[in-house]
Amino acid sequence: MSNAFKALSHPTRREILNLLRSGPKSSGDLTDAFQVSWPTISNHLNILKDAELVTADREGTSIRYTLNASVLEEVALGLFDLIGQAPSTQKKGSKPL
Amino acid sequence: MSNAFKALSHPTRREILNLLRSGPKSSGDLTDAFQVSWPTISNHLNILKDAELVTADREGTSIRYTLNASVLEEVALGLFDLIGQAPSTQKKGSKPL
DNA sequence: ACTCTAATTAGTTATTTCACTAATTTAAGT
DNA sequence: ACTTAAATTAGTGAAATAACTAATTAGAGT
Repeated sequence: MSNAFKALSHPTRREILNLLRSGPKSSGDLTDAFQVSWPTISNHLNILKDAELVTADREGTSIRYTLNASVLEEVALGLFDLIGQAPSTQKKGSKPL
Repeated sequence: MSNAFKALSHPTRREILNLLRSGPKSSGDLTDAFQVSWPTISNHLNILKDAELVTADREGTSIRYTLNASVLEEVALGLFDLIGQAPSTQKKGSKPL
């Protein structure tokens, strides 16, 4: 879980998560969206999987990667915790120590 | 702002932010809380400052670092956006591509 | 069993990051 | 002006990260 921050620190991995919002995708599908090689994407997916930000399951000949929203939510809530206030109570002001 | 994720990716820096919740502190104060050297903490503080997660102002002979809650909040909201749902009430953005 | 396609693993290299010690800066107090 | 205290900057080395190419694995269809 603490690994999640590290996993999120790379722009490509954040973009992968963003792309997965529209549904599960294979590493091949995802590779098309970037300029980097297939193995590089595979490596990023492994890091995301280790951080439990995505899940992977075989679907016939390919592997589908699915966004794990609950872990992402945990991380976000952890950040709100860090500033000591509830998420949607106020928006931009954010004063309390 | 995208730098914020990188800044958050190191445990020491997250702990620094956590310590700043109780109020502004100097780099000397913060160094006492860790096993690493003063310059190393100073370096972490610089990274946090670049990411605008903290602000720094001179207070006499020392410099006080203060948590910047609003940027932290932005990052957290960005994560919720990534999973396409608002924290408690429905927020905005976040459509399935 | 053989082959084609999809994807991962292995191994390597360049770059970035993290921590240290030493030296320098900045401001206060005398 | 000089000294002391607080903190940063500079420079260096070790370790981690991110990318590549090449080789390997796994399953589906014939």
